[in-house]
Amino acid sequence: MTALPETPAPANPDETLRLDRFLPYRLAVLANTVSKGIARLYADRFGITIPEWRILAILGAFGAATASEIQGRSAMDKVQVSRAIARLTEAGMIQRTVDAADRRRQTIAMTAEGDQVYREIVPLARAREAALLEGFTQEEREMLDRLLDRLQARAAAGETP
Amino acid sequence: MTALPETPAPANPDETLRLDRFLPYRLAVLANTVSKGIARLYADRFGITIPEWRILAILGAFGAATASEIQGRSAMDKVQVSRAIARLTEAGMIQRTVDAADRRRQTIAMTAEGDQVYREIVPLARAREAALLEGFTQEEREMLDRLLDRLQARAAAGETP
DNA sequence: ATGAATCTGTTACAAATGAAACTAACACGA
DNA sequence: TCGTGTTAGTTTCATTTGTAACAGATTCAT
Repeated sequence: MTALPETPAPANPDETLRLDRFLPYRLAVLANTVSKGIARLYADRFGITIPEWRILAILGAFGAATASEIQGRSAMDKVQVSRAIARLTEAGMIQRTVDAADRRRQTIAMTAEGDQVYREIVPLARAREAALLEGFTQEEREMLDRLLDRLQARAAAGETP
Repeated sequence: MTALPETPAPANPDETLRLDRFLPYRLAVLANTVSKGIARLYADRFGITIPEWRILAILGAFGAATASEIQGRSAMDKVQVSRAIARLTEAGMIQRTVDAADRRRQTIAMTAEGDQVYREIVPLARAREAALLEGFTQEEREMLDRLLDRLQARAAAGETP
């Protein structure tokens, strides 16, 4: 470790910013770490991606839905949803039925195979979540819950203008 | 709103999972919301991306550094760093100097122009962070800090194996 | 020395993503 | 019943990203 040619070396904490303490950065790194782990798990065991999992999760919780309902509940845009639906259909995990009343719409429902996969994933997903929260007291979990909701609300509010 | 042809309708909360309460999902959505807003801000005003901003942030806080040091401090992989460095060099915000002692290495330092941009961005970044945390008490901020650190540690631990 | 192993950083190629254009279906007022 | 406007979902195309291969430089044990 040789001494570097001295650079401006800005030591004034008001003009500087510690990236590793910067909230947006920390959120990005955390979410990325978590997502990568989950993505690998799902890919390895079920051959699905996170957008595909999200669709199964929506269908599993709410039953059949249209693409736009899925979009609304999953924070994905319609292109992502469309592509994920295409892949899941290809994989035989969901089925599309054109809505008779409005033929632009199609109702998406899980097939028996999709339901099977869903039932296998849910416990794994829960286990992941539990592993993340291991060592957190009930109070801490509730606090985290509220803080995240508030952050989300403020982040979303900052975007609307 | 017509009644849908009834689907399995899994009401058993043990077998089901509310995606919108699922921690990994919430973290992903939150980080994404925050990052998008910031990315737009930086792109509009400075024409830089988030990876580029991260490099400026590292250089601003620590002075000159090699690519691998930046990589270590920024949670980016070496390809991301290499590309961001290339763009910043192109834009005249940083300068590379091949290390005389080890000619594989190059020391990266901000130019006056890069420093200028950095000084303009920092207050905006701080303001963003402040906006996110608006309405949070000091105790809540500290709690959030600790909870995020612990989550990050647990998420990272879950990946090493 | 010398050659295998390792390290730094870049490049090449394929896959994922995002924005905008597009198709088809519906709604609704003139 | 036409025509304009809107909506659902898909496709296209350009860009971004990730993985792996790569080139050059260094190290270090023989």
